[in-house]
Amino acid sequence: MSDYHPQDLDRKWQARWAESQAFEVTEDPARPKFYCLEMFAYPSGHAHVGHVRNYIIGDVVARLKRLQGFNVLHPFGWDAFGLPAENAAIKSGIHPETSTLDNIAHMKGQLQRLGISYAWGRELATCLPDYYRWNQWLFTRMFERGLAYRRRSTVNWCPVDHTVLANEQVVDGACWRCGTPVEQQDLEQWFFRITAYADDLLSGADRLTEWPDKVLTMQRNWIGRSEGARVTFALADLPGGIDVFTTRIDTIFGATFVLLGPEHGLVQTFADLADDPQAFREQVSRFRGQDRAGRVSGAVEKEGFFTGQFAVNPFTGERVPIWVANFVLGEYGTGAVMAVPFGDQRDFEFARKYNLPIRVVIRPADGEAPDVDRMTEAHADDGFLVDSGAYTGLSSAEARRRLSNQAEGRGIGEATVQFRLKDWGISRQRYWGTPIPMIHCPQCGVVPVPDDQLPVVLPKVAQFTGRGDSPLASIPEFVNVACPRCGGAARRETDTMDTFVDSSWYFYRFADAHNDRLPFDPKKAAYWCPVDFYSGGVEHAILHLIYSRFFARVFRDLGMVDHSEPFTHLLTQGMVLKDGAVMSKSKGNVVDPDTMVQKVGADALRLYVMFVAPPEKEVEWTDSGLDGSFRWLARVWRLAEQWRTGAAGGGTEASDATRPVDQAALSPDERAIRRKTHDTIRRVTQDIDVRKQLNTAVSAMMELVNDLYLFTDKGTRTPQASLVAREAVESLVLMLSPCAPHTADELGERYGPQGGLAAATWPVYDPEVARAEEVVIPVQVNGKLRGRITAPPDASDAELETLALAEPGVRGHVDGKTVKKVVVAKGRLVSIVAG
RNA sequence: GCCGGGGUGGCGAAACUGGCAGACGCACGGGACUUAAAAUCCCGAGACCCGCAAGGGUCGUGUGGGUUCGAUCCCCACCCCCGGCACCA
Repeated sequence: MSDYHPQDLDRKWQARWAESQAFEVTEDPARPKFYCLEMFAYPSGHAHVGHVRNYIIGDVVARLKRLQGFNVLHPFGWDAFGLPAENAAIKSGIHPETSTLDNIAHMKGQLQRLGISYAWGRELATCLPDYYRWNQWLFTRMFERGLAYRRRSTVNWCPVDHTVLANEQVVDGACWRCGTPVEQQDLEQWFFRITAYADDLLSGADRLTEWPDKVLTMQRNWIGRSEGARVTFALADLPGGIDVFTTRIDTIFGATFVLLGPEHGLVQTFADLADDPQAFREQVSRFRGQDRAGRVSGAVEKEGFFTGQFAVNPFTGERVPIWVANFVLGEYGTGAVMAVPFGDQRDFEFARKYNLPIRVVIRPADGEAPDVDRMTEAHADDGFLVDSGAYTGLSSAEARRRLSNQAEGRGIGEATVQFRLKDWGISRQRYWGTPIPMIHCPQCGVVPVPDDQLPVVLPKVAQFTGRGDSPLASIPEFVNVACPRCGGAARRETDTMDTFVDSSWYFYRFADAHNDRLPFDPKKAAYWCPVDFYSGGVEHAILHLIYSRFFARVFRDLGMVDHSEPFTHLLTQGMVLKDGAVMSKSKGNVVDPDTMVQKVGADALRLYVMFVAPPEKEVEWTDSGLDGSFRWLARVWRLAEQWRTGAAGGGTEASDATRPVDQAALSPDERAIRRKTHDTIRRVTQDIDVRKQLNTAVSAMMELVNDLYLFTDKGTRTPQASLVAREAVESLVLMLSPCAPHTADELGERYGPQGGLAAATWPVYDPEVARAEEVVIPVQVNGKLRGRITAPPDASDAELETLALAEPGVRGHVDGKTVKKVVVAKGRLVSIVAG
């Protein structure tokens, strides 16, 4: 019997796994596949415990599935482009490629020291040309299909990072990365037409039954579908009109004014016609500046001013004033709204403030129309139309249908669907990203780089100054190029792609990581994909996870994959806190996994992270909890070693393991241990495989170990006792192996089953053995627990009732009373009502 | 404001379909072993009350109500915490 030295086991087994390439896989149509994936990592330099929690969770699932006989793909890679490396280069002068590759090497070592079972043969890094050339290839395919396009637009600009941000990357009006308030700039940008898939992405969410509701809700809100109508209000005194989007066309008879956002195209025209164009423009630019500040602070006073122009309400024929209002958003809908102060709180407040007319147009289903003068807020509910011409008396829903049809018939509008989701701006004025494979030719316009000239390799740049435009623009050898179409002098695009492009399809690349003809072979993707189990941080609920769903649809429409949803089961793991805060280098509260591994071994760290709480939950790091996990593993070790060496008695030979256990010959204690063993197999399998509750799986194993210690203490020395203990310990070792693989592999090798765990399969639960011989059933009298009875598990209701009424503790509360009712919950409880 | 998730011992948590609340662990206390300590093994432990004791009783899952033989679980109202969205017409 030897002591538990986890560090030695870590070294031994990690070397052996690497040597045997234990986790490399190829397609095998004869076996069911399982694709287990954790979100790949940004190579920041050092992984802390918060990061590795995710990899541990995924590894437990991967290892379980492998033992269950699945052909498991469990790869890892690096989200290696991005701003921090470039910003660091500006400060330190170290090239991003150097620092990134160094960081990758270090973090890979950290993961290997945790014994995560990755197929390292498929490792990828997005900053390498053999990966990002496929970004370029895909960009070209999207360009050909009109899914990638260029337009001038007002974009979110981060003045610190010197780059454009997607709407999703603007948080509270500030850059998601550095927190600087975002500015607006007009630039020519590349966009991906994700809005073409808005409905598909929304309806697909209904079928993601194994995703957390939280994530689906966030995605649905983000897509923000709303049904309504577009209606044109003609200008009263000028040619043309104003298109508005409304979800409440049923209230159009109450539209007493029109509001333009400060970004609206007509605002300039109206300014030119105004009495004081200068003052007009100053107001507008003040509003445009306010918009940003308002988002940061959350509330800006609603204000506006009259443009001097009027429009015509297409249904009432009235002249209605046109105002500019600071709360109307330029980028949503048409950038203009019809104002119905009766039904919209914002319009109501605006009308009261500027004395604009309010007209009552809806009465509630069960009451009278309100009195305008006594209204203190807008009435937003549906009801029945009043004072609405030919539509008076209709329900809101019916009126919406008829009014939309009428508008369409008259050519002044139509029913439409509006999305909050906008096209994805992907141009970045940075160096450390995928070059956009386009060439600007004065003769031919925008021309894609032909496939046979891909990749457009990112040139080495000597200097990072952090100023000006795209760093690539300052490299003449990169910029100046012959047009692929006419051969004339042309310029390369010098922007790079948003790094979220890289992460939107890397999971397909893992299916065929070394393909040099295509991003991946569709046949290989058809075998491995979609990902069966995907885990990562909830912070990617909208960005990464919606873009990936978009790309899956693009690949689907290119005929390269046969599904729409890339991730079948999603688990969003909670963060690990230290001293109540998220771990971060700047706060100085990071827990370094290497330090912990040196102290207690990889398995104790893995086990602690699993046991401390359910995976989705945030947890607070405690050193004492880690020590507890180490102590428990040592306890398991001693238990197994005792039975192996015969110290506990029995002294079974390995060959005894194959001898079947004769259930009838066992003592009650022995039968109890067998029952516990099989019940534990059931619980652990259910908890890891189905419920993904790793903490209760560990609890179940701890219970088994506690029982085995008591059993061992009783000192039974019969051959049957050894067989039963052997079965229990072997099962335990197998169940432990996803969580604590080094310890389990070592025990497996020492103890059996034959050939160690590499040849083993996940233990199977035998319901017959696990079945209790007798059950203890609580008895309630008038809802209070008054006694317990012992009965066979299949006892009839009548038998249970008789036993219950005979139980002394129960009699004390029933005697002298009338038993009015007895409820028997079979095998669970007897409830007596007496009075 | 809207949407989602929560609130259970000193602490992390469990309770799977409405059926013994607090499994498992941390911290703590007691015992065994030891010259001693550590380690290990065993035992104890929701709160309050009665009892010398064995034991018994009452209360208890954020608050108040409801449904039910029975509620941490279902329903209604409310309080608090966390996360997301937030002038989206």
